[in-house]
Amino acid sequence: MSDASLWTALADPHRRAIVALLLERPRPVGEIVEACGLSQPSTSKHLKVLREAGLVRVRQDAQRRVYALDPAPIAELDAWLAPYRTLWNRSLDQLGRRLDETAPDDPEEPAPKD
Amino acid sequence: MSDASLWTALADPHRRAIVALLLERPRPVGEIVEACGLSQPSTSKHLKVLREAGLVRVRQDAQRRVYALDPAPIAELDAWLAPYRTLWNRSLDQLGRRLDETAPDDPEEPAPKD
DNA sequence: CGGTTATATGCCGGTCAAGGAATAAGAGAT
DNA sequence: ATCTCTTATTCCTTGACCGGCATATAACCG
Repeated sequence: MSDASLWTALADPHRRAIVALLLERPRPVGEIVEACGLSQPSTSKHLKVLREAGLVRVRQDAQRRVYALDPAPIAELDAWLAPYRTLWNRSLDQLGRRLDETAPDDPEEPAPKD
Repeated sequence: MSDASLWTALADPHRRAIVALLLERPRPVGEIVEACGLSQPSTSKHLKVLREAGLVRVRQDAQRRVYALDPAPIAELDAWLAPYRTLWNRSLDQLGRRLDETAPDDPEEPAPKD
C-alpha cells in the first residue's frame, strides 16, 4: 500500500524538498510553508500525501503540528534499490576503465540537490 | 536534467516493472510488450520516458531495438538516498536497543541529535 | 521495387494531480 | 463563549499523464 504511494509521493519536487527539510530536523507546518515557498493549503496537502505514504508522522504541540521523517519507507526504497545497486557496481567495474577518457565530470558529491 | 525526470519515470508501476524486467537481462521491445501486458505503443512510450530519464539505453539489432538498463541514474538515486539511510540506520539502532532492554547492559543512549 | 516485421509517433478521451482562494476545524488564551 | 493562531479541507480550474487506436518510420527480405 505504501508501495504504490511511496514513489508517487517522492515524485513531486516540492515533497522531496519537504523531506529534505525534515531530514535536518522536525518542523512545524509554518516553517515548512515558509521554506518551500508554497501556500499553506498546498503545503498541507503535500504533507497529507507524505503522511499517507508513511514518510512523515505528526506530533501535536499546542496549536502546532510538528512533522518528522519516518525512516521506515526509506528503508523500503533502499530494499528496492538493492538489486540495482549490485548491477551498477558490476557495470562500473566493467566500464570504468574503458571510459576514462570520456569522463568530463566525476559525480562525487553526495549532497542532495533537490 | 535527468534529475527531475528520474523520479517521475520511476513513479509509474509499469515503468518500474519494465526496469525490473531489464534487470534480469536486456530485452527487445516485443518481449517487454508481452511481459507487461500493455499495448505496443504504450510500452514504447514508457520506454521513451525511461530513455529520457537516462534509465535505459537502446542497442539496434536488425529491426529490433534491444533495451538495457543504464546503471548511472540508479547510482544517482542511491546518492540521494544516502543521507536518509544513515537516519534509518540510527532508528534501527534505537529499535535494537529497545529490544535489548530486557538485558540492561549499557543504557547509554545518545539523545536524538538535532 | 513492394512486402513484411519491429518500433515509434500523433491524436483523442478519460482520469488524476497540483495550485490558489475561501472556509472549516482544533487548540489556547482572555 | 469569543477571539486568535495554526493547520486541514473543500471547491474549482488548469494542466499533465495514461491508454488504445491508427499511422508513420525504419530495417530487413524477396
